[in-house]
Amino acid sequence: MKTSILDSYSAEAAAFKALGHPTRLFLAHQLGKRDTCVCELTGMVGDDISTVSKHLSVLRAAGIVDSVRKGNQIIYRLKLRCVLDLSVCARFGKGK
Amino acid sequence: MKTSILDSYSAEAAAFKALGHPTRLFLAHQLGKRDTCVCELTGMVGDDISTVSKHLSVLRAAGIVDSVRKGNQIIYRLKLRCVLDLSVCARFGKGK
DNA sequence: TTGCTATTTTGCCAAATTGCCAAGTAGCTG
DNA sequence: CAGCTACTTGGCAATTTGGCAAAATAGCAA
Repeated sequence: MKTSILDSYSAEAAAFKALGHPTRLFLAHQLGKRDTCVCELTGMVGDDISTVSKHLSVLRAAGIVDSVRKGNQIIYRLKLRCVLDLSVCARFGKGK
Repeated sequence: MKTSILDSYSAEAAAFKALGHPTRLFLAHQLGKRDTCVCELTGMVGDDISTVSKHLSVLRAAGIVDSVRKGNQIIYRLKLRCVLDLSVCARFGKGK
């Protein structure tokens, strides 16, 4: 692939890629409702906590969420709020 | 992962996943400007034509583009136009 | 300190993705 | 028909991803 394309689209593609997994998309939506600790998210998702933690770190690396420590738990927060709007297109846009 | 999450978010995640590659994101943007044949897209991307064709088929499977035959070439077209709007969020939203 | 809870990191392995090449398919032209 | 162009598909190796379990890290409380 040409370097110029890589340069122009990599960062943006990384954000889409991070949302391109059902669990991570769910996590983003859930965090859109309220800030939540990993333990609670783990309960909702049903995967091993290490797996959920890894998904969250992918979302954080993409700049979609961030986190703060509160006592002995880490509270995640949806940083890129417009992700919630994107879904409308991706979900209902098919066929249009 | 819980089946309910899989059911609710898989289709939408698949669309994001399809856009989660620099080349495919570029292709979607390019097709947003005008309908284009594979040969021309190949020239822009710089990958083997088979690679570009495969990327396009991923986009088509996700419902993002479609195609029509015109003589001996295949013209691709951006079907899910709102993809162009998504990018604004993904590109400029970082840090907000 | 020890123990407990919450989270991340590491190791491991199966599965998926990426990209090239070669082969196959489809339409045009002579 | 043969030969050409345009595109897709199959196969392969290299790389990445996804998920679990175990080990490591961090903070709280006794």
